[in-house]
Amino acid sequence: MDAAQIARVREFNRYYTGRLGLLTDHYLGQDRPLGQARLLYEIGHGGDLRELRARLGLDSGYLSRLLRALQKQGLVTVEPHPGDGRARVARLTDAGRRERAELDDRSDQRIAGLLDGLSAGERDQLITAQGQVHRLLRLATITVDAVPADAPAARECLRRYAAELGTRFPEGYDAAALTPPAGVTGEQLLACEDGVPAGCGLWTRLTPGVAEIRHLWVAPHARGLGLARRLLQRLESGAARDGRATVRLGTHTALTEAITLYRRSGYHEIPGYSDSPYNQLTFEKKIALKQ
Amino acid sequence: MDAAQIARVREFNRYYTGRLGLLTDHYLGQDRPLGQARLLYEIGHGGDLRELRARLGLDSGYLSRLLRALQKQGLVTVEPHPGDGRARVARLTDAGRRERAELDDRSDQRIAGLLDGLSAGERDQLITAQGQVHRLLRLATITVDAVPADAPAARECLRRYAAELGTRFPEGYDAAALTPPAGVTGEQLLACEDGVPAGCGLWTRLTPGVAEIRHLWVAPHARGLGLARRLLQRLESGAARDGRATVRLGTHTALTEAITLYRRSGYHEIPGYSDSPYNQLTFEKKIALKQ
DNA sequence: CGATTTCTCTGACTTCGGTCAGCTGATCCG
DNA sequence: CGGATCAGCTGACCGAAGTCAGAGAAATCG
Repeated sequence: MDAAQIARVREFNRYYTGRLGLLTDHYLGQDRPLGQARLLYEIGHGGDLRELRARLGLDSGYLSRLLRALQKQGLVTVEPHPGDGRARVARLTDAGRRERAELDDRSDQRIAGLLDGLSAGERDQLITAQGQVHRLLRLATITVDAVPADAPAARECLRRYAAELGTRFPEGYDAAALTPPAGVTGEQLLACEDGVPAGCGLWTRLTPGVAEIRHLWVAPHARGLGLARRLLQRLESGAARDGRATVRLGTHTALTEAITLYRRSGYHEIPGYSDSPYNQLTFEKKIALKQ
Repeated sequence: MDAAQIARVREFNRYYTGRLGLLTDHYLGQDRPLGQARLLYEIGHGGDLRELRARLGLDSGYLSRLLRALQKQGLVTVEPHPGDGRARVARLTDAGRRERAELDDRSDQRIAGLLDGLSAGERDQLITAQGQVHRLLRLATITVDAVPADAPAARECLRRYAAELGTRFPEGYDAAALTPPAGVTGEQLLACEDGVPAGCGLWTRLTPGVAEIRHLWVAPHARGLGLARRLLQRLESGAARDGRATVRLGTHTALTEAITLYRRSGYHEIPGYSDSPYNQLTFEKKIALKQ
């Protein structure tokens, strides 16, 4: 790891923390403590107390107290949960909604005040660069790990993958095609972002020296980050460690992004090696075995 | 202002605040309160209490208490200021230096842990994009305002400008050339970043319909942000408001960045109009008068 | 059905960050 | 020299944030 890079990231973080005090106070400016303001803001979309506690990471006693404070100010009502008599639900009153809108507005104005120090072109550059940072940080925090093939999160990903194929293939998709022949699975990878499944992929042992990559999928919320490429590389290196210098995969003509990815990643088309009806196109790549 | 842009900046800020909790805590992880950790960190470079108070924005009583806490832990000593018997100076002990180095290290490791989720290419992209964001945010927070020609901050900028020219011109620079003929000054602009002077520039009335731009200068700490261009544009529009459709300026062959800026900004070389020995090159630009 | 778990609320308590007023010396200004 | 000012220290005080240990009501499990 390059120490200069670390230093630059740290410097950016420092600068940004300092600015954020000016930028995300949202919160501040209103003479309302931060905790209350955050809560007011979050109640806006979804008032289940359990959920709020999880989202904001609050102690249940503390949350209770904050709610009562907001209640006393007439910004919030707390009602019993319709389905579960133990649980309760918070809801903004009209005054609460107005207050929240005002917070929102202040925040917007602060940002607007910042942006109009810039020319239109500079603004565009800023947005673009922030988008890049955002993308790369998300990518950096996503973990990719090998998991047992029957891990619940992996099953869930495959289920969603199958559901998506079902809508994208004109002929539909039969989820039975998911299960690989027993005993051939090399590695099932699972990508998670902050504990939430973000994608999957696996490779199997096709013939000696040859691996097949299957079910490479990225969850909609994690697309556009470059995660598919990373999963693909991890699958390749896993197969390489298993002594497989050739990797094959098949895909469907409807999956244009996937095809682009494979081509860009060094795969070239080969005659069909698979009898799956969904593998309308088949690709192969030679990979270097680690010595 | 584009509402979508504001929303995107806000979203980035939100995301980044969330991450920063994980990134700049520095601080956290050590079982030391944030205030103490920040102080420990800042004492590292410069222990003058006055300065520390200003840098961290602390109340003098609070600072005193924090210092005593660190003192009790054997991390810091406080000695009288050599030059001023009222003031005092804080200094890290060996233990304090070790502690600070450890904070530093933890922070580095956190960043390293983040970065090694990325490929080398992605790391470079991240650094570049963060650099852009940093640059543009700094630029956005810099204010450019017209000030009286005798404003102390403007005088200070001109003094530093002259000092710099003195070192850059082989023949040196005579600061007497700074003062424009009385009564012709149109507008003196001063750029400030967080209240610190960051650059200056002014235009004068040369002949009817013609303005001259002089003393365009950006402080070293604010270079590379695009501030010179902004100052130049502001000067031009100020001259235009004064009914001057032609702007001239002269510069020295040693000032290559300035020459590049002028060429890029639409200035073309003209025969010398000025008898200043430092104006080895002279430029002109026609600007549109606001109706 | 009873025992256990789940969810919320309450009271007691702690720490941290921060402000304020007043004090002591040192220094500066006239 | 004497008064104003400046730097730092101290004690008193405050609210915000957060933790912890129950209590009580509802739901769930066996």
